[in-house]
Amino acid sequence: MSREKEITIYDIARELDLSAATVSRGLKDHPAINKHTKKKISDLASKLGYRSNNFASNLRKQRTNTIGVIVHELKSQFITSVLAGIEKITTEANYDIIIAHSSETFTKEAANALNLFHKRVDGVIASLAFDTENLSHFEPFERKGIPVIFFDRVFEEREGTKVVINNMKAGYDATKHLVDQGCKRIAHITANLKRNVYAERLKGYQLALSESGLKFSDKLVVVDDLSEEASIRSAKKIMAMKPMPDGIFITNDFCAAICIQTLKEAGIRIPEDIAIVGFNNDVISKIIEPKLTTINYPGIEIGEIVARNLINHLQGNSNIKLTNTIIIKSELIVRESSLKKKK
Amino acid sequence: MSREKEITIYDIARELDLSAATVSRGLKDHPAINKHTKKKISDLASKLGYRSNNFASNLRKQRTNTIGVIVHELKSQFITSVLAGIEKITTEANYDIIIAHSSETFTKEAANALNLFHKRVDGVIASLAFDTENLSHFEPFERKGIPVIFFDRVFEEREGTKVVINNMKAGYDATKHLVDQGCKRIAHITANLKRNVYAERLKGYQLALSESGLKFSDKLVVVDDLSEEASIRSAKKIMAMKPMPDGIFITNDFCAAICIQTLKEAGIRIPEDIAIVGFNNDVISKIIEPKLTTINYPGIEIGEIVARNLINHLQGNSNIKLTNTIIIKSELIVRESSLKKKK
DNA sequence: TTTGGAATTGTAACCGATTGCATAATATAT
DNA sequence: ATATATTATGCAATCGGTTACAATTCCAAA
Repeated sequence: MSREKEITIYDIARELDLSAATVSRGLKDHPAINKHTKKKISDLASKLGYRSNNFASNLRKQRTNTIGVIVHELKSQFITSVLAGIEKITTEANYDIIIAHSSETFTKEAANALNLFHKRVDGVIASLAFDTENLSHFEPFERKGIPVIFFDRVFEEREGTKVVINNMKAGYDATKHLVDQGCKRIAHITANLKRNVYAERLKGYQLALSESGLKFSDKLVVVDDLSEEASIRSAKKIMAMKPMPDGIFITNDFCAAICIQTLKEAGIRIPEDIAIVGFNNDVISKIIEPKLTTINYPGIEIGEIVARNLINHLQGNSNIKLTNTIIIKSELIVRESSLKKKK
Repeated sequence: MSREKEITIYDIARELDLSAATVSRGLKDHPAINKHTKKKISDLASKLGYRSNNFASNLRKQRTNTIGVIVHELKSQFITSVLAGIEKITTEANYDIIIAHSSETFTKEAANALNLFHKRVDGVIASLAFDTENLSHFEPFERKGIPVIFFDRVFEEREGTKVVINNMKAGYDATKHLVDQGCKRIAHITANLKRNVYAERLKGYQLALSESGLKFSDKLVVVDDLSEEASIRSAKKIMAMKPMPDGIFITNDFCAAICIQTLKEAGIRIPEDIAIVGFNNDVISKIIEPKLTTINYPGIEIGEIVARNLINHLQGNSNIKLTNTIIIKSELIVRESSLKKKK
């Protein structure tokens, strides 16, 4: 309980018979300060255990060097990869990040946005929740000129910078691959179609079907959330279909893994009876048996690109307002879960 | 670029012909302020889009209402569960958290600690990196009377509050279970033995062996990190042992999953040839085939307990210094990967 | 009408770093 | 020796909210 007194630049100034201004500049390596003086200042600072007071500094400078990150979920390998990418870039540039997650609900997302707004972050990076239907909770940022970049879950039609993959193409590739493997009746397990990523993947799925002369049917599309329970439900729905599909494009690897498990427990063979393609290239896709064919969604790169763009904008090296959409490459990774035709 | 002017309590005060002090108190729901006045203040505040300036407030109050969290890795289901638990409690208590991860290196851990120190967090929650051998980087907190609580990876012998499970007992239970299944030659795959968790689990393993009349041998203990590559290496080492073990206690589920996969690819049957027990009860343990017997390590509860203790201390409701170690219950979950004797 | 006390509101000094604008000190050129 | 740069430092206001203490208002009891 006997706390040390907090050292300020005034303490250092007094002891060295300098002004606080000089100490402040000295600590910041300001060019106007004599090298010798600087040395004395920083020596004494570390001797006394000085630590700069960010609050005073931020208050005066009116910026925080902090970026807010809003994600829909933490328990996702994709998201933690993105965060790792963001963190790498931001720490290099000496920015801090505040991570907030919405647990896939709009209400929490809005609360998080408000919180970050009150924290006065210099910029925001966000991926939307399942049920977010408008961006009104980001308006305060807009009004103050605080940049917001979206990734993954975005509103494609809206103004603003976004970093995404071509989800339609990815959906197309996944489905086309199943067609190429000889599947004639391809189901699709996905999530809330209000979210661009799922809507776009569905479009790609439809396109691949129609291009291949297979007809699309609502009945083959299963929409649920992507939890463990939902995945089991979805797998059961697939099994209940008559006739049963011979291929499934599932919009998430974890969900695909649970489905595979559920189907196998029911005696269905993967890929012989049903071929499966997942999405994300999570670690799990290499552990499930058979190994999962999937779409590689490069989280780290996305995180790095998002963060780099935001920071360049904040530092005035570029203007985000001029960039609308950045599209990252994604590609199909073929593994055993979809290989009906052995090579 | 046309930023709105920032509203302050002075703007509100001027417009209502009050003093800034009254506005400040009004916004804080201070009992001395007239109800009617409060209403006027908060109405105008929201009309003008006022947001309180935390920096000014923190600067004056000399506290931040922020807790720093240092973890060794984000890509771990256990850690994200702990974070979820921490977040639940801290948000309820109106504290913010800053999450920093060390990627298992001491250097980054020390840098993170310093950073949090400069951020003036009110308290710290930490789990140590693989190679951390002393706690000198936490001394600045101690000198300032800032509480630090450790969980999972701790120094057991040292003073200070820690929240852990009984790793020795868990190691004992895991190993004893293998013995009970008839294993006679039980290997152990683990990580850096400088870390308490691994050292304790090893002790439990040794105890179970000696109690059962099996002799312990260095040769049966494989130490590596817990990455995918390391896990494959470890599995290969197991296969190279002559004679091959008939049971393995692996200190991490992800590692166990990779090992199972590697062993199976080499034609080894689990559990018939080798029975396996993992650790953590990650999602992966239910997806790998065969499903993994493991030790349940309840992340959310740990996070909640750690956070609750810290906050109680910060709010003066209890004194952390009086508590040394809190032990959380953990238990064996039996699944197929270890069942040599079908019941 | 006076008065003690409760209920409200105000005054002003903080908290600590930053920075535009002097000023002082030193070096260089004429 | 004097004028002109150049270099180094100081002054003082500023950022916006908080809070100890003082001041005022209001009301009921005497």
